[in-house]
Amino acid sequence: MQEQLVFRAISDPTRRSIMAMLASGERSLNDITAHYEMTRPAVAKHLKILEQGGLISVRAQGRERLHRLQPDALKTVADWVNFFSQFWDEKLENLKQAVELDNE
Amino acid sequence: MQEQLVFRAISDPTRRSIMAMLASGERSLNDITAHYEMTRPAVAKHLKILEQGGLISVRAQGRERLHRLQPDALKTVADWVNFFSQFWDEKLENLKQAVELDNE
DNA sequence: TTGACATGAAACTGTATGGTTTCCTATAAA
DNA sequence: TTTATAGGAAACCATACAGTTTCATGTCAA
Repeated sequence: MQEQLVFRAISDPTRRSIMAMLASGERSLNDITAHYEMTRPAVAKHLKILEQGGLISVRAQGRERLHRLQPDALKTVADWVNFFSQFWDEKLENLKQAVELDNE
Repeated sequence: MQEQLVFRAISDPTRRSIMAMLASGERSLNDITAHYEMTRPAVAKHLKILEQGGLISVRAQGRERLHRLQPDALKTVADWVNFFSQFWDEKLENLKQAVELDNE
């Protein structure tokens, strides 16, 4: 999975909104589309880009295809932001590093 | 500052690379351009987008204009990622919240 | 005060992106 | 075994975006 695909995926507000929606559970394409004022193919394209970024996965259930959030893909972004966080909050940074060491 | 402008700014690999470069200190446009295989106006446009996202600031010094990283703007991204981090690491999440409370 | 240098700005180009409409396929249910 | 429903795919369109070339502006130094 290319790092760039994650950053590309989260760059669009509609896609970030879809991610927030999926945080509460799996949803079908029609289900998601109902929340937006755009056509189904448009939403399907957004979902494709989220999938390419590894941020969601899809499983077929009958004639539906349920989309599920895969938040682990955001670790790429978290790591990137974390590098810069040292410049704004060393205390938080140090604590996070301690936690990560503790997790190993 | 629109949240979207930050996400847009960090969506491009060249711009993320420029941010990494500025982490080590202020640099002029010519200085930055020397590290890339693109023209000066192209780099200037990237810098403009980073500035619009609040991620860098610019100060004139003689005929140079020095670009400086403003990492605080990344808090917007950090907060957004942090919302999802609860799904992958509750322990880290709880600790970070504790730190934030401690900072108040 | 002229020349060199650092940058800004405008005009232009090709491609990526977000959206549409239209049509096709597959599954569930009557 | 039709019919309605869920989704996929192709063709198309307008605009945004990343890049270029060219020219103008401002400042330092000789």
